[in-house]
Amino acid sequence: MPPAASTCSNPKPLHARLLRSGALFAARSAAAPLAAAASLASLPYALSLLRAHPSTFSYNSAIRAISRGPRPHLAISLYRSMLSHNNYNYPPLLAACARIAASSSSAAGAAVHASLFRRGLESPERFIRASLLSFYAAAGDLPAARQVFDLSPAKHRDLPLWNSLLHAYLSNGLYVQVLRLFRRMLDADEVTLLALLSACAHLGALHTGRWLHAYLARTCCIPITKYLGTALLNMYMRCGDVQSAWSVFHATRHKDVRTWTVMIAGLAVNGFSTDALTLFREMKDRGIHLDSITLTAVLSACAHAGMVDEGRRILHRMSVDHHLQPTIEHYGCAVHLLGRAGRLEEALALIRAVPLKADVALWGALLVACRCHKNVEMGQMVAMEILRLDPQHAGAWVFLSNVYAAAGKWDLVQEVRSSMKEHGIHKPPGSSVVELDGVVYEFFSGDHSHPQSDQIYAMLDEIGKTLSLKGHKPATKGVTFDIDEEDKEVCISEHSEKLAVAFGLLNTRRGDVIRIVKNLRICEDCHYVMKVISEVYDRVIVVRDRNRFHHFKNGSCSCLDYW
DNA sequence: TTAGGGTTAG
Repeated sequence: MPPAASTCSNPKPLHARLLRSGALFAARSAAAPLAAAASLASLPYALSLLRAHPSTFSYNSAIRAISRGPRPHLAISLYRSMLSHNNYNYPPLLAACARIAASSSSAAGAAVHASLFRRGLESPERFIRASLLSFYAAAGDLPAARQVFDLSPAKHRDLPLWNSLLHAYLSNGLYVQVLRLFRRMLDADEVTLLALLSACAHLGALHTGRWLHAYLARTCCIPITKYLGTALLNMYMRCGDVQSAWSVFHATRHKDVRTWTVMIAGLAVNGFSTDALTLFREMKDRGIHLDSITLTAVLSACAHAGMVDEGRRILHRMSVDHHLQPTIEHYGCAVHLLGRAGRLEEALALIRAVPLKADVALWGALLVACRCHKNVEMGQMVAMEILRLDPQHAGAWVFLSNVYAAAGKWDLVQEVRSSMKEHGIHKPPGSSVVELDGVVYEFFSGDHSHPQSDQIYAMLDEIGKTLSLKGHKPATKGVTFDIDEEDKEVCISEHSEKLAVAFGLLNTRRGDVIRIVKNLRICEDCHYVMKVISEVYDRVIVVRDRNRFHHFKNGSCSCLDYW
């Protein structure tokens, strides 16, 4: 990894130091960190420096530093400015191409691959393959990435190549495949573990995540660096195990901005917003540098807990207090914060006042708030606005359909439905996942495919009886403003998380926590039912839905019914 | 001198 060039805004003190000590002339490699720092500060300065101290290593450091910065295409220009090239230039060049491909076009990377091919390097040297594979992964072309791997002779499939493949699947959202690939690997290092932990975090696979943590503890050759510490605590947080996340946080020695940010974001999403803000204050008090993402996490903490004043203050003061301009992400959190707290007009005014182009996510946050607070009029306007920007937006279509259905305007409902069909829009089916002894069980709404299905439905009947004794009536009728909840055609009592919790009750012991990961937002009825089950069956139930965690215990939820 | 830990919203 190159030196901390990205944090060095002025390379001149380093330049002066190297000149004074004579190090710049003593070793060719001494110019490399300086070149990296200089290339981020001023390209002409970097060029003059590189011409005075030319070496592959220095050029590569500069190319890599630029590729990680805000203008990665300049890395290509720098590469072109070199008088001669060699094979060692390919990895940083391809890294730059990967960054460019992720945000705009994969043409540059494809041209590099073509040049490799022309030079007879279609089966390029070992250290180029991993970079090539990563480029295709960043470009979203997983088949091409896979081909780089498959065409490599087995003896050349080294650990970096395997790791690149893991990260290719990871960055394309194929988390289960990441864990499967690992079973075929003979070796693992820090980078492997980073990919595996991230996959577990996305899947909510706590059992596997814990196993990996134990594996790390057993394998003394992989020290728990700040990278692994951060990945570990992210995994625990995203699996709803806040206690373990705290232990890892305290045990991680060299925390950086990402470590703190993961902790703050994790606390927020698990319903511990006050702790998140306390940690944020501690971070500031300790003088730890924070960035735009940290503030996004802090604003999300405010949004999850309805801390309107605090959130508004942070948003308005961020340019003064932290020299950071609010981005669309920050405004998104603020709209969510205001809208969810019922301040719909204020949220709308904010969207209109945002100096950036309002995107679908901003309007989407407001749409969710309109649904929540049953503001039909504004909701309709917002849905139309969203559909103008993105005609494929399923949530907006479903919202309109529900509003028209509630008003009995069946001709309009029909119109919406045929428009949806025309645009090829379908809602994903609701599903819930439970992990039991390392095996993942997935349930869909109204699912009868599980071998224990009869017992599961019998259990649901039993739960239903308890609920009716408590006077509960399932919210199957009335106006529905859901945009993400599961189809109403499927009986509400057969929602996937209810099947999952029944399965959990049947197959775990008293005292075991039942952990469910759901792909959509939990609906109101399921939320209520979970609370009752946690009390009647004396169980802790942790549900991760699309937005956040719900820790159900003794009849109440950590979100305090605010979600 | 190949691979790499973090955020919102939907």
